[in-house]
Amino acid sequence: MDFNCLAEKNVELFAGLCCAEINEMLECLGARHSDYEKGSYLLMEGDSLKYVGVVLEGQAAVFKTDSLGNRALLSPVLPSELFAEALVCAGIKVSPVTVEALTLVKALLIPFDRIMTRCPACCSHHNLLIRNMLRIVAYKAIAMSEKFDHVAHKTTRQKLASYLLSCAARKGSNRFTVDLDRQGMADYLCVNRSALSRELSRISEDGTVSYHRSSFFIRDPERLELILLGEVGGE
Amino acid sequence: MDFNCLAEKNVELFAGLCCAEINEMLECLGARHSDYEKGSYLLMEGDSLKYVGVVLEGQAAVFKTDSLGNRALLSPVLPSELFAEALVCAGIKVSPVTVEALTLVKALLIPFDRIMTRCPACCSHHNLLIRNMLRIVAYKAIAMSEKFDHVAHKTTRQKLASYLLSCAARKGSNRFTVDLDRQGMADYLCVNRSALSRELSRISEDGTVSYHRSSFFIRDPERLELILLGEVGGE
DNA sequence: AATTGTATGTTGCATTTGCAACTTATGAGG
DNA sequence: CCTCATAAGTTGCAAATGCAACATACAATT
Repeated sequence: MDFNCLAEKNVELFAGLCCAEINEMLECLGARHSDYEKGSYLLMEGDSLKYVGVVLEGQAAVFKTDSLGNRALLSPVLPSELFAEALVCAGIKVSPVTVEALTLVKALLIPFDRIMTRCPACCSHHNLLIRNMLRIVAYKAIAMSEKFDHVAHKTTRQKLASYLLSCAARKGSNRFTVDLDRQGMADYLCVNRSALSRELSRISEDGTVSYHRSSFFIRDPERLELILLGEVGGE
Repeated sequence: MDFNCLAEKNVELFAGLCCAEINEMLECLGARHSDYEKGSYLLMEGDSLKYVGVVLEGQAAVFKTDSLGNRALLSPVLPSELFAEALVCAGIKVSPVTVEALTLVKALLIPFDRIMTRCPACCSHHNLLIRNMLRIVAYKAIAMSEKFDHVAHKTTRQKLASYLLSCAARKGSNRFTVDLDRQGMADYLCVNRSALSRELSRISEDGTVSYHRSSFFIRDPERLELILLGEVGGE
């Protein structure tokens, strides 16, 4: 079988494996490539969950449909990212979500039971695959809980403080840039964009933080901590 | 080694294994039991992460300390639950959290690398352990994303609608009870308790939902869907 | 440099929220 | 039945928010 290794090489699920090893393993796993036209479905609500999916090329998106037929976008799936992996790993049998191809998508479908059941014969690297899978799922859980930490605060002001402090902590410096634009930051924090801008202005006016576009500088970290705790309002 | 199997038996990490198998495996994994006095630490911020912890008896809690020394409770850890497992599985080497014993705690510490590296000699059930671990971590991720779905909505009204609809969906009926009290529900949705009561009153007045304490009945699911989407305000 | 499109900042306003204080309901013990 | 403690509902109010409309800043292209 001839797998396009350029695409597979960046997939974190295969981290630590070289092309030859990936190809060997994919064959052993019974993975199959599949192409999807724009607008077609990689997975539909109600489908039985048997595969972990990997988007190799193109872009897809995860949707949930409510009982009135409205679709809510849950998350995009970019090249080299997995989909349905948390559901499958959690042992959920029937998909509660739909995954739609937003462009032409080349995907890889890997039978989950083949991932979890070891093949003593061929795959010396099977351990690594399982470990990678566990790391990916665990990492997603941690990223979500971090995001949750921010959004759980009651006021926009506190959410913003929480977010900026975590950015600074990640960077290890009070001077940092963020990779989201204002609208993206507002979406991430689940608040209104203009309300976010308003709060940014306020903490800038009182000298707590300087910023310009996506560049930030926390002048007074302690005050920002107090804001996070809700002990300082917008005077 | 003499493990108290009454405690271990309820641990989901060991689901599918009988006492003898659990004991055999724990020995093989080099797991060790440890007791902690009330107020002592099962894990401290900055500790290197090498073990997956299981609380067998007693109660612990996960805290995060900010730079001003304030501690924020992240989550409780009840008997038979794991702690630090997502961090370890994600490959994080240094703990960002502290786990404190709220009572006398009996815990089990399992070296993570022994879980992930197979021991061909003794443990025929090692596969199951890894699969259980993956399922636990994946399930936590899904539970968190569900909670996030509710909290991500902008108004208390929408958060409430989202929560009630998901309860009904889980139960498969528009009549259900919730296992949280009002304060618990407010905490879960990250809103103020009285504001939550206020919204409950409103959707009760207009006939969308009937409730008494923890018993709910969704009279008009379609209207509740509209509220969820923000298309119906509180008239 | 002018143009154009987009991102960001600003502001007024109606609504919602958190909060505090209070009332009412419920259930457990005496 | 009464008392008490706790949970839940109610309400007034100041503050925060979403929203819409608009102003300004920035970047890319010509």
